[in-house]
Amino acid sequence: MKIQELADKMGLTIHTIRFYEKEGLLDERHVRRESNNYRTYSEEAVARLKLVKKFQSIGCSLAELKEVLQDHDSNAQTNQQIIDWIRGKQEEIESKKKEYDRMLDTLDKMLSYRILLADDPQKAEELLKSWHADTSD
Amino acid sequence: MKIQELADKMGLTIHTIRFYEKEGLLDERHVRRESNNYRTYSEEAVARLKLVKKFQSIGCSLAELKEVLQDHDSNAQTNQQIIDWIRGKQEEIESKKKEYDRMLDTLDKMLSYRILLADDPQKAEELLKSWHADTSD
DNA sequence: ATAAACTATGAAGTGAACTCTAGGGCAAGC
DNA sequence: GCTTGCCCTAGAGTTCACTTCATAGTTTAT
Repeated sequence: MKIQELADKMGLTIHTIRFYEKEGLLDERHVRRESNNYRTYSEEAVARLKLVKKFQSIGCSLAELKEVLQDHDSNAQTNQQIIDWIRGKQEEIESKKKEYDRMLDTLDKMLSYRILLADDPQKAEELLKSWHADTSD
Repeated sequence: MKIQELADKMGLTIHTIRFYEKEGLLDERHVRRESNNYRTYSEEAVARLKLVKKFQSIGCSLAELKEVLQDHDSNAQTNQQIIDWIRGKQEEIESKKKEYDRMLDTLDKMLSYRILLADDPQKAEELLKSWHADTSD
């Protein structure tokens, strides 16, 4: 698979793919060179890029991913570190989910304020004040 | 309250607070000037910054926040837009929560692979291959 | 055989959100 | 009255994750 084909398949630009390679997110398993110096990508590249996108979507930096997305080429010392990282991420995600729930509460409040504002500004004001009273973060 | 005090209270730097002001996230309700030109912050500034942090933590840009974090100073036309924005955000958060659940699955898989790798590399290999077999994103 | 469409490189540019520096003004303690 | 530690502004620098540019080699279609 050549670079444009991979880019289309993944919804990335060829620039981004080359950038990821430069950043060390792709290696021999994913990309090789033909005699004309063109890059050829394996199916593993597709899987790798999917994983990159997935981790990225939950807020991992490329640097962080680079550390962790090593399957075969890792040695025993780093394995424990990666296990620790995974456990840390799991906790991080759990607490993010909780934060999201609190955010949904906040948005609900904002929504009822906004809706009330549309047809009864005075009552909306009172509502707003009643929230200012509580000292929640 | 002077800027350093607010910064300490909020866990921000004074630079960040001034930056937010420049970006239009704070107004007369939150910050005023003393005769010596020093900024003085009200309690509303604290509430506002908490809200900024909250929205920011779920991935809102400062530009987006600027649009939305207007309580009193907004007019009727924009009210409906803000209601729409809130509804959009709510959906966004729901789908993010689902993405997080899928992520937790992925991390679980990675974790069992890593743990197995520590004491039975061959079995770990098999596990890895069994996942490559499925074509989930 | 020549143009269009692909590939390559290295380096510069972009936008978001800070972060820091330079150069200066005020304020409190000794 | 001098040092120390806040405060001010304007603007430059940083990091991340791209994105674009300039230049050039390769492949494919007509």
